[in-house]
Amino acid sequence: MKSTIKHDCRDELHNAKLRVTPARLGVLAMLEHADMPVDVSMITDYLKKQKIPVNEVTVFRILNTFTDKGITKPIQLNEGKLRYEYANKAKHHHFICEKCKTITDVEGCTVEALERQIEKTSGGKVTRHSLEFFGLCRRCVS
Amino acid sequence: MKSTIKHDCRDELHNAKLRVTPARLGVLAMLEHADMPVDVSMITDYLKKQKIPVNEVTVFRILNTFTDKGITKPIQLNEGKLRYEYANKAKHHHFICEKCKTITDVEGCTVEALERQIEKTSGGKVTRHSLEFFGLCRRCVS
DNA sequence: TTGACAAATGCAAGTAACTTGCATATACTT
DNA sequence: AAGTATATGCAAGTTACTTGCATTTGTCAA
Repeated sequence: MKSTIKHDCRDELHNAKLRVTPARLGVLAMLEHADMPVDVSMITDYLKKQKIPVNEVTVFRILNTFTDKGITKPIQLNEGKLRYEYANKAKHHHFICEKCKTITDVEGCTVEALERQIEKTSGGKVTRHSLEFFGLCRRCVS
Repeated sequence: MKSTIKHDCRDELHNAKLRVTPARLGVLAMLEHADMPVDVSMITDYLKKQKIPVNEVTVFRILNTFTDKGITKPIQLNEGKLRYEYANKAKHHHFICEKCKTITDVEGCTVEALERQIEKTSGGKVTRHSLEFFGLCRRCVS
C-alpha cells in the first residue's frame, strides 16, 4: 500500500511530464514537510537523512525544472541564495526575523492599489511585485 | 577653483571620516550622475572612462565602506548581484521593466498599514521591508 | 518482460559576485 | 617633509549556481 502523500507526489510529476525519481520525490516530500521556504543545502541535508543521497547539482537542476514547470517558486530573501516553496500556495509575503531567521507567511496584501497607481503614473504594466518584511519575531523582540 | 560637486563629495567623505581618494570621489560622482541604482561593473566601467582606473575589488570595498557609513544603500533586484544608490534619497521603491531593465523610482508607500498588522498578528516588530515591482515600462508595454 | 531510448544523475570543471590576505602605495597629521 | 594609518592592487579563496560529458535509470512499446 503506497502512502497517500507519495502518490500525490507521483501524480504531480506525471502531470508535469517529469519522470518519477527518488531524488524528485524526496524534494517534493521536503517541500511538503517544511513550513518555510527552503534552500538547496537544507534539501540536500534532508535527503541525506532520508537515505536518499543526492548530489547538490541534481537538487539545483530539480528545482530549476520544478520552477519551469510551475511546481515551485523561487524566493529571494536577500541572503545571497535562493529559497523555494510550492508555487500553488495562496499568495502571501514573508516576514523574516533578522535575529533567529525564522520566516513566517504574511497573508493579505495591500499593494495592488499601488500597482494600479504605478501603471497610471508610468504608462506601463505591473505584472508582479516582491515584498518582504524584516524585523524581530515575537520571541526575539523582547 | 574646485567644482562645487567635487567639493560636496569631499565634504561627504570628511563627514564620514574617510580619506579623500580619486576612487571614492569617482564612485560618488557616478552615484550622482546615475538616475538608477548602479552595480559594481557599471561603476568600474564609468571610472575607466573617466580615466580613473580602479580595481573591481576596490569598488566592492568602497561600496561596503560607504554602506557601513550610511552613505549608500544596497538594492537587491533579484539579479544575483547588488546595486547601490545614495542612502539619503527620499524613501521609495523601484519599478523594473523586465524587458529593457529600466528602473524607475516609485514614490509613496502604502505598506506601513500592513506592517502594523503584521506586528499585531505576530507579536513581533517590523523594522523594514523590501518592495519591488516588475513589469513592462511604457515603451515596452505596447 | 524486456530492450531501446530519452531523460536524469554524478562528477569535474567553469562562472559570477563577492571576500580576504598581504604587500605596496597614498592621504592625512604634525 | 616624514611617519603612520588607511586605501589600493593583486592573487587567491569562497559561495551559489551552471555546464559538459559520461553513465545510469525511468518509461514505453513491442
